[in-house]
Amino acid sequence: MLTISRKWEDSVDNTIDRMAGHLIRRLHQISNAVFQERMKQAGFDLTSVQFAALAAIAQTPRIDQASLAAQIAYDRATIGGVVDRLEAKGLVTRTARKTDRRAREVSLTGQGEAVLQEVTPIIEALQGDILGGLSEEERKHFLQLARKAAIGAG
Amino acid sequence: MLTISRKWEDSVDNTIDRMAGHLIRRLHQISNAVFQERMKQAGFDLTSVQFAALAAIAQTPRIDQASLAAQIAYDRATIGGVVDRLEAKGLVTRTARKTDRRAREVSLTGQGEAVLQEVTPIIEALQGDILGGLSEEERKHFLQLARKAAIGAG
DNA sequence: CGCCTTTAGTAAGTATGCTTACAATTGACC
DNA sequence: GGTCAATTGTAAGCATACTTACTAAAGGCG
Repeated sequence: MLTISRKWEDSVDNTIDRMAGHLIRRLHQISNAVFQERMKQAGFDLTSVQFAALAAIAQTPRIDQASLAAQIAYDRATIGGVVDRLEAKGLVTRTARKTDRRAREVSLTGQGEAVLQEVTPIIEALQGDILGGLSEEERKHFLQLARKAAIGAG
Repeated sequence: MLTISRKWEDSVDNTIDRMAGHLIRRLHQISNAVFQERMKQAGFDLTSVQFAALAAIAQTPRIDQASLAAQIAYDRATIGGVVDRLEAKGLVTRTARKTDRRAREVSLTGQGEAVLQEVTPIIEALQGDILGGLSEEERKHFLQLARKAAIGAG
């Protein structure tokens, strides 16, 4: 088990911790760790990427993989693997689109919908823990800045 | 080539973009994309992780892999692979520690030091581009909050 | 209808990142 | 000195994430 420390004493180094990229990487690491821990606790076998995919598919039923990739900002190759695993778990199905045989439409199965329903409140609840070191006010501000930096919407 | 859009029109979805984890993942993605692009431009074959490792080794010469992993917040298995590749590129060497034959000390080679010297200013310069959507003031604030959230130092 | 460009999905390759498990050592304690 | 717990690195396995290259199919155009 990788335990992630947040104590500044562990990073006397000020060269690396000044780097935006390094800080962001650690936030990503913490984010995933929190997600995995909560999912495991709740008895689900689902990664954060798989959840994002499920949510996107629920929002746009029969979405093709390329659009799905664009929606959650992945490349086509990665999404292919993610959908593979979701399909193997019985959470989604793939069907060739009739009007375009290149495209494969992805849809939630009943089980997929059920899992998404059960898991969503857990994810909502864990959002705060990802930024555990911040106050409510700081969290809001951070998210605002992050949103602006990531997708250009302030 | 994965092109990452920052236009809010591309993310009409407000379910996913509200999620801290998702925003952080996209920032991480942007960060790595900027890093890779700049490195390639400058003719270096170095990932952000490899740079972090080089910098940490430079700061603590003859560091063992477990300490190196702790320093930059990775697990031992991952660092093993990173050091493998740095060694294959001739940037670092590994020697068994005399006082503890389990530990393997990692040191920069001359080439490793040279590369680190050349690359460091490039990385310093690209820090701002990672948060390209933010003003100078916002960047500072973001980094402050990120540092507090990630390592507990405000 | 043929030609050409574009697009969707996959395959192969590389690099993170994590977990669990294991061999080799080390150190602490009796 | 011997036993046992802890530690170092690695191996194996899984899941991202990206690139380039390929096949199949669609669409525009003469």
